[in-house]
Amino acid sequence: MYKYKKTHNCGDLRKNNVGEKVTLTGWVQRQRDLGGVVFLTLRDRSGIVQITVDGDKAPAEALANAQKVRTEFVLAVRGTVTARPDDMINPNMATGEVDIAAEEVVIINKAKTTPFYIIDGLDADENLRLKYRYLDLRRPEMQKSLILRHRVEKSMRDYLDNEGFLELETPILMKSTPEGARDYLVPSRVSPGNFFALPQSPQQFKQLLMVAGFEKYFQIARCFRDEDLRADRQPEFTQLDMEMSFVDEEDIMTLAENMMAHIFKESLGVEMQLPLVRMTWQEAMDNYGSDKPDTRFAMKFIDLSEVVKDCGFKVFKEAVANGGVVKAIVAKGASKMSRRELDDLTKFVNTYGAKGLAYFVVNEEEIKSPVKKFLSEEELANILSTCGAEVGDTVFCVADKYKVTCDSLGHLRLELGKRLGLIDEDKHNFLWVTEFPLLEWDDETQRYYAMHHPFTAPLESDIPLMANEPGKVRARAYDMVLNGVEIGGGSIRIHERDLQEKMFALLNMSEEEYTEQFSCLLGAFEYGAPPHGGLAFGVDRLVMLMAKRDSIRDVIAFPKTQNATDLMVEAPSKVSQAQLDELGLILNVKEND
RNA sequence: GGCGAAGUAGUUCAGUUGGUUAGAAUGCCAGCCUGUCACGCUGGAGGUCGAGGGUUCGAGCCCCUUCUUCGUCGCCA
Repeated sequence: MYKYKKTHNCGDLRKNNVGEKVTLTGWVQRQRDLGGVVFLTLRDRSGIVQITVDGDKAPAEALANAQKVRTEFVLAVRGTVTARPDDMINPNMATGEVDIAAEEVVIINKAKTTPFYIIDGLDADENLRLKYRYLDLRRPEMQKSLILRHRVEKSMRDYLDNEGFLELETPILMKSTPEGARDYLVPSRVSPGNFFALPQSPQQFKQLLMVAGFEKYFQIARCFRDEDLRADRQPEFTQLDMEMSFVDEEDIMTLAENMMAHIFKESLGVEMQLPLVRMTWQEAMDNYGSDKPDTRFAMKFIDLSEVVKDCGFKVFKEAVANGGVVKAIVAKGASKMSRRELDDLTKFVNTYGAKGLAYFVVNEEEIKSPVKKFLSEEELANILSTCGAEVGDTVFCVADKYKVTCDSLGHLRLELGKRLGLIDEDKHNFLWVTEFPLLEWDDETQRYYAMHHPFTAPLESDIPLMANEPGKVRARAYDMVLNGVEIGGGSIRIHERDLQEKMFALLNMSEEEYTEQFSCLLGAFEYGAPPHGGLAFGVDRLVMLMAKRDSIRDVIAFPKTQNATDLMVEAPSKVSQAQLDELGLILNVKEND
């Protein structure tokens, strides 16, 4: 056994350990040398405890070593747990009631001065944090986040195992499919000129596992998408991927919400209210302008289209006449906003495609609005009463195509919620969004795209619409939303070849194209595919929300930068000419000189 | 690809209208100190102002280019 095997965790020591002989190992948080006595705080992943090396009581060697100690040195300490006198208890430390009276201090390894402090609440440059990620991860809050991640994943496994699910692995090297996100490609040495793709999700494989008869599958799967990054998007991310046979939406949603309740109970001690609230996609868009509404605050949309369709303000009138909508939100008590803030909000909605933002500031003495002059007294009064606006409120309106109005006003709603402090950060508001449209029209390419993915089954009752009004077909798809973040989504899948081919045809794919890309799945459907469906949860996002962090980078041990690089190991990197030759690759890269 | 923010000591930052030798805090190093807990006291070292170019008698500051990080739009079935 290692000769300095620890007997206790630093952070676990309490008053009831007093008198015990302990061996501790860890990193020095701080050293305070008072001359004849040295205080050290020693940290391991459990927490921090104070070591006292008293010149009168400890051996001379222990004191001498303690005086040599610097921040982040690795130590082994042998000593006795002692109680602190009442007036020396440190209430800011979990271990603040005890002290370790050291008899032996061993410097196991030295450390250079770290490029940033190993403390919580660090505001260091991300460059540095990522380059020295192994030091960043020493910080207690980072350790806490990754420990939480472990607990979440363990409770997922425990729950699903108990429900009869099998954890099965699927390939990381698979076939590229141009539909959807950009693939990460891996050249094949054995088949020069051919490429594997890294999976965007194990979607087809899990469906094939259902055809194979496994009935209940899950996997905590790494997925890859070569798209631009965000605070909540990394090129490689982790999904809890699940699939079940002989089920409908109810079975899956019930299982998923029970599992989520189990995870929250086990990992955070939080009790969830079940069943979760459900909302159709249409309701979510109409009321919140988002398919992942944050319901921690209200500020629902008010549709003014009917009220303003004949009004004097041309922008409103024409938006409705052109098939668009006019929608409003009421920001309670926002009338104190400065002109500058209001201008900022106008710019804010511009980024989402809205051409303008009309607002009505309701003061005691008058209504302030840049569009007031276009409206009659009656029209103005009508708008405000429809909105239920009161003195002190500001009404914001967007008039545009349905999608633009929803998108811009939906984001404005969130922004106002933040600025006005309407969001209770301690709430966990879950809900299901159901009945998503099956297809989404793209103006640019003049074709439909699958909103979820092309294997999603349409609602039985809507199948007749596929021929003439495909845009109106609703899908048997559902997303789980937590505090305005999509944490999971899934669907009942198509399990019949005919329907799947019809779907591919709607996506503008020729028989040749879909056979080339999906012949395996289509073939499998001819050998007795069971009805099946499932869903996938974004583990990174879920843990991020549970840990109350703003970026998934904070719950991923070794994340990538916005340019999809790893600053610590310096990846990606150039490869040798020999490697390229072996793969039959010739580079054609514009160098910056 | 677009828009925005940041880059000055190991770290976090300040730096006025372009003007002497670029500052503070903290950390680091040395010495002193027996009850600290962000220990204290004394002293010291520490700078490619992200990089390159330009304007100017003179640039941390103005202009151009570029690199890096972050946020965001597009993108992410």
